[in-house]
Amino acid sequence: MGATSARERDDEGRADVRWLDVEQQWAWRRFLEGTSRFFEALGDAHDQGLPVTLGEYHLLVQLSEAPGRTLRMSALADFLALSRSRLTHTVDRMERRGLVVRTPVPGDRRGVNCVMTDAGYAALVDAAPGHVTAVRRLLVDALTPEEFATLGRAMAKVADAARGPAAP
Amino acid sequence: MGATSARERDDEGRADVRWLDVEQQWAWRRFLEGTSRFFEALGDAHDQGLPVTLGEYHLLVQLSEAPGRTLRMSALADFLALSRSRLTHTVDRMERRGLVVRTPVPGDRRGVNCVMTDAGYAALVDAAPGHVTAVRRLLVDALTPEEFATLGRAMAKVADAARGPAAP
DNA sequence: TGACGATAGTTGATTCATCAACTATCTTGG
DNA sequence: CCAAGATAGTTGATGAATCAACTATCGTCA
Repeated sequence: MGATSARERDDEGRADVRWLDVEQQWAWRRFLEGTSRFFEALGDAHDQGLPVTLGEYHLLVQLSEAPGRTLRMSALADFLALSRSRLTHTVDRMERRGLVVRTPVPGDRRGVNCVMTDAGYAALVDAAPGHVTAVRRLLVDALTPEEFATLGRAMAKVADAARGPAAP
Repeated sequence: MGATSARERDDEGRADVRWLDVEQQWAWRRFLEGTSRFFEALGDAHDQGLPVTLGEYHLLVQLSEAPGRTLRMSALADFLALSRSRLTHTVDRMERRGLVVRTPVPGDRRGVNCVMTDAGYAALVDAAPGHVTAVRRLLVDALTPEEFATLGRAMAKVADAARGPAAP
């Protein structure tokens, strides 16, 4: 039977659901399995000798590209698609390890800037080669250039769909 | 500068890393952002009135398709790309709520079967329409049929790459 | 047969994520 | 000016994921 499969009817109400056909279901499951295994493998690659988790790494990347290696908490949360609370906790941990520091935002006394330290930058430089190598092996080089480009375009659309719930 | 970007050199060793070019990097970041936002949004849709999490839902789907609505723990872990430990904990929680039960495996006294109860099946039937609708809105209908099909094929390759670390 | 290594699954400690509640500042309409 | 509401960020409790260590059974090869 199965859920997401055509014909899940029994007798329940909801006759109006458009179930997935066999091919759609195949693609959907590959998507699920692929993302799951990919992130697991990428995380493993990071644990291999790197002292930053995958999430911390992405945070450092964002900071490294910002002017002054500095970004407001809210901007950071936005770029990383993280909840504010989660970012607070993550930055707590990284601050304890000296990878970032918090400073007040000049104009706005509610705001907090997150600034990458030299130690943070060093950690990023340290982790980058292994990271890129893993991303290549697991994703980029596993696909044809066309497939990878389509993947990028498709996921951009998906991000939009997830961001804006409804816009008539 | 950034990590995963071309030219991350400073002076470090590791001259041999093949960095991503601008387009590759764009695609890679869209992939990251898209998956992150997609799973967050899908999880939210599940919290809207459904008493099973996304992970539990997928577990029930697998069971619903197995003969006797029964699967060994190890097979289930495999299908769902879950660690054994995580599966144990998840099944613990679901068993407490009566969605599944554990039974011994006939031939092998090490083994444990996970069996879906009627309540588990009812929960699945209950959650399915909302689930499929969300998957459609956030993924399937957000893409062209070609894009979605390519996404499926691509992620199948990615899953393979992540499963087999190296096979000459 | 019986010792050894592999396989199956669990446990509990630690780490991490999530959620609701909270403080503080900022903005805007009256 | 100032009250109401929006924004920014934190906190702490709860629940879930991870990791290493552990028990038990199985398979096999000497």
